[in-house]
Amino acid sequence: MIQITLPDGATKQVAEGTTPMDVAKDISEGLARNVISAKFNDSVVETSTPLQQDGSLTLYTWSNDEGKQAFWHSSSHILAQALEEMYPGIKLTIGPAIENGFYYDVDFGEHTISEKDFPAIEKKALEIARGKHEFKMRKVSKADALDFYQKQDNPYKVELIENLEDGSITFCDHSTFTDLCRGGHIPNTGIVKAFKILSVAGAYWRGDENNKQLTRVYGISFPKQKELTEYLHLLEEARKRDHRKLGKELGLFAFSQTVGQGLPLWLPKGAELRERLETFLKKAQKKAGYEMVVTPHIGQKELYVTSGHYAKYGEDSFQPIHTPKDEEEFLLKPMNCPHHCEIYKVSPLSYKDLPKRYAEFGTVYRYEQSGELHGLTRVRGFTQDDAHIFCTPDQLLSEFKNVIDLSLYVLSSLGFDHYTAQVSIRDLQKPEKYIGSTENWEKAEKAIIEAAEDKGLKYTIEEGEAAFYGPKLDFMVKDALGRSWQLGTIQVDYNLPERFDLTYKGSDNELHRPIMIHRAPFGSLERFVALLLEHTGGNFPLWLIPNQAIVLPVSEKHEKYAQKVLNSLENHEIRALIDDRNETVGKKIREAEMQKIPFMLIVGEQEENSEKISVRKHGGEDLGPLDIDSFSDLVASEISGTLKSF
RNA sequence: GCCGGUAUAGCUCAGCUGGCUAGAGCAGCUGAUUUGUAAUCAGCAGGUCGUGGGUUCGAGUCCCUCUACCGGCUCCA
Repeated sequence: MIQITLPDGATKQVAEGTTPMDVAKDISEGLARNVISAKFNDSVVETSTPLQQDGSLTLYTWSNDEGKQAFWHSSSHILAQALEEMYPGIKLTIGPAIENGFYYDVDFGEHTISEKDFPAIEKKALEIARGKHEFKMRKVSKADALDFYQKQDNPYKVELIENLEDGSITFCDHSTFTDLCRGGHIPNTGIVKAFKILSVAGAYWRGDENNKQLTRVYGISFPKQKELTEYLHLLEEARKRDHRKLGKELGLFAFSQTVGQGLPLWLPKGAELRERLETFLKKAQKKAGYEMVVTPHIGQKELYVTSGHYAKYGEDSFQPIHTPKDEEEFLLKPMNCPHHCEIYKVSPLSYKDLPKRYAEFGTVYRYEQSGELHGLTRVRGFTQDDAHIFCTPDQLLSEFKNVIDLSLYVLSSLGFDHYTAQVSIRDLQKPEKYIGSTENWEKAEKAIIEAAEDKGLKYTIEEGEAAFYGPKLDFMVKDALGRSWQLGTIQVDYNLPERFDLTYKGSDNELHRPIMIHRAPFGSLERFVALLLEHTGGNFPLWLIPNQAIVLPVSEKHEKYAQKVLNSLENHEIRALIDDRNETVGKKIREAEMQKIPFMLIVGEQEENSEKISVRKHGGEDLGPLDIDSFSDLVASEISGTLKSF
């Protein structure tokens, strides 16, 4: 007999060789029907794995993330079988589950595959699924495993097996299909009821761009058709909120092939929006003790040699600008920090002067790889809401915490309520990727974690995600559709102060090295606006939106009154415009709806006589006739609901 | 940068296997209409079919080059 401990602490005495499924059946029939995966002593096991020793067991269903992973992993086996049957001779490589679904990387050899082939693959996969084939794990010797894949002439699997220890190698069989696999499957293929191929794309073998490029087939599957339908709806909703589409529809920004790739043009409404975001942050920063500075868009190459950026990115950047003078070279600035370091050096400072907080909306240029450009989220010219804080070691923790407060203020003012922090530290295995002393790295990492703890942030630690000069804390923000975005970065840097030989006079009359904090709550205005568009679907917070209201005269006869209303709104500092085109009210409303203007103010004979406006909210809610003062109060209270002062 | 896909009017899209002067809706302009909560009606105008080359009697349609965009990979100071 062995003893099994369940998550609630309950224990069970069962015979050796009992499977997780047996345990589930023992608990309840309903649970047994839903159990699709299990974990035994911290390792994922099959529901059919015989348990041989005492241990703790967790059972997973579709509603657990772990259950979904097993479900999708198993689905990738089904996909592989379908592909192998349809395209004989293809070479399978790896096929894991991912956050939403799964993929399989395949060397298709002579075959090509495109969207047109998806329905046939889905049909085949479902056919296999309906066979209710059990997933069965078996141990194989390294020699047998190699032999199996050498016979198939599959160098990828051979390479994978060569890196595995003999005795630890397992295959998984279902139906007529066999794959190298460490396990973690659902009981049988029949549980997969809906199957969708989402896309195909290129992917390098083992993620290395020097390797052969394989074809990655993305798919997703569900235990119910209804869930697939819902998921496809979500994708559809995401498409509707695509910031590139909304940016065009709302007239915020554009790109021009002639100006250049990745160089956004801000249209009047977009520029106004940006300006409002800047004003908002400047106001908060002023209260937080920041000082605005302005620096040029270029700097001598030497500046970036000093900072270390030239060595790291010089080759892959916009190349130096030459002047009539020989050997004079300038770079478009790819970041603002070196300029701010030079500002720090303008006059000698003492510990009494610190911290210094220099802020700038600094436009920078980075030559991103062409294939990496994407709408406003990844561009070649963008404006950072940058600031650099220079402080003493004593001040580091409190300064870092102040920055966290400011970042959280920004998030809450813009309607981002779901976020976690991500602390990015160096990869200890790859010291060559980083500059600066180990001691300073340790201090910086410790300070960030301490600040996150003190602030009670929920955080994760990501190894190897740090910048090359220091660790950082980013906010991982969830948007309205549940997608995660990295936003608002705070970085601790001991290196630039060293490279620029920044000093301050301490109370001991000795020179000391300040610590630098880089921070940008928005990240960049481009990226932030993109995220805000996708989060709000274009329905920006009322304080931010370009036009808060539109006055719609019912006919030409009411234009004069409409104009009067507009003037009055202006006096109340409400941003409004008037639609006095010769169109029906229905049409004007339709277009105002599509432009996502929050309030439509209809004025006709009744309103003119009663000195009121009829208010329709975006979306259709009719607030009825109001006088301008009460409308103004309504706007003001809605704004103060989201926009608090810092 | 790499793999795959796409490019037709300001916008969204039709244009089958190559065949006469390239279509629609919206937007625009002109006129009628004076409108009450998501599209009033009529007329007009608008395109070197992304670029450059090639195949062909004939190319929006087939092939190649380049550019941009899209989906990924790699990258992200």
